[in-house]
Amino acid sequence: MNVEERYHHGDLPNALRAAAVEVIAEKGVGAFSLREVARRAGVSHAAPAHHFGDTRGLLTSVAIEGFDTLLGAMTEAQIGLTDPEDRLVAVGRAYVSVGLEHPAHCSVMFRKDLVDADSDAYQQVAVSAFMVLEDAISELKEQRKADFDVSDAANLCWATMQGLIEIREGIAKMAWLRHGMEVDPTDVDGLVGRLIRLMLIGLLPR
Amino acid sequence: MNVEERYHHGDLPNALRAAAVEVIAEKGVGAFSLREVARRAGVSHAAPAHHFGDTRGLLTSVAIEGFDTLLGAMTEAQIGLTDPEDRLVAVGRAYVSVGLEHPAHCSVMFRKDLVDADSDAYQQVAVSAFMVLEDAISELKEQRKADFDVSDAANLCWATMQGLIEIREGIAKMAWLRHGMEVDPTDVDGLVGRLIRLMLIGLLPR
DNA sequence: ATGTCAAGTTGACATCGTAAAGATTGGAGT
DNA sequence: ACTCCAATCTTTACGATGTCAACTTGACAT
Repeated sequence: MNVEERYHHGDLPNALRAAAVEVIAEKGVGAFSLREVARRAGVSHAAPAHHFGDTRGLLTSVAIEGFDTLLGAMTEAQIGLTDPEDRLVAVGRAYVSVGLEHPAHCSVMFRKDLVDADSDAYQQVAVSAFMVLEDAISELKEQRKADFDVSDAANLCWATMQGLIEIREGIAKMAWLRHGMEVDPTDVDGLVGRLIRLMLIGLLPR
Repeated sequence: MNVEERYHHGDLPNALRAAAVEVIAEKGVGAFSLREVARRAGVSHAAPAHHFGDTRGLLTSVAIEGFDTLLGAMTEAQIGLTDPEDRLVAVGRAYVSVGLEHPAHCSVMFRKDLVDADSDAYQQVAVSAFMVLEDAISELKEQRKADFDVSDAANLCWATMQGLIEIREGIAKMAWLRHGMEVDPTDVDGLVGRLIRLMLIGLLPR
């Protein structure tokens, strides 16, 4: 019997989550609809509610998946790197890369109006991801004997990366509007690397 | 004759925009609905379409209003300040302050899925606001004879501030989850000031 | 076989955006 | 003063959406 004909789907939650990501990636989170998702998964319009409760439940699940891959990418990016500065840059690049490779997830992760950010699962994975960044910064601080507040610095980096993801197209367009020059929207590594090092070194000369 | 009974409202566009901001502020942009806005303005559910075309039109109008007050606040914040560093910090504070005092506007300004970011009016005011920041940074660079790319630095600052606004509650909550300490969510000046100076000075010791 | 429970379906309802057509008004031209 | 027009707002209507309640199907333990 074909999967699409079975009454019991087998792994509907994952199928629904995947369909949701697909829809968001194609039409944006604004055009997202539970019924559309159900249609793509080949189930009835009310099936999603059984597994996720409501729209918010499904989107929360997507957000958690996003934090999970973010956590994985940031952790993995540090492998083999010993210099704390390199590690921090790698973490930053990983963050933004995830944001750009998984825009659907990313467009939902911080949307407290769409997601249940108070749920334990959400908080747990979000904090885990944040701690990776904080650890990288903490190591940098110790090795360089710098004196800044680790929390502040982590917040600074996190906010910067998140903002970068959010206004990236805006940045490219602004550059074009102001200076008539094209910015390669795929050259994220270049931009992010420069910005992170700029943040490390500071804007003021010594 | 009472305003609410008149067939011709007199200034419906502004009334609708105000109602829209009210709704978003109360229930979030997710729960926003044209009909609700019309209800609050005391007009029929189809009235908004006449002035704004559709949902996107009304929200674009809100976003433009947001950029406008942002532009004003950033410009005004610099008055009387001569030291470029102070000016930059002031601009940054102004940005985040606007974001926190007008969360409704801010939650819409960069939402390209909800807003017509290609419209001339939008681009014009957005670029104007960005240039205020860029100018402040440019002056700082010249005075201090620093060497960094002004565009990069402006992007860095813009992204940071935007990210800060977006994940602010997240930051407070994370601090609480990780270290069990409360962060005063109203102490934005403190946080932003610290972060901007941190960005100026850099994370690495000299 | 039987009971039980999770997984999906079906049908219904209120709400939404928006398109089309009708009603109301103010004002410009004569 | 009168007409007529264009802008403003209302009414009506349609398809789509989220969610609820009642129902059916299937699997599994006893």
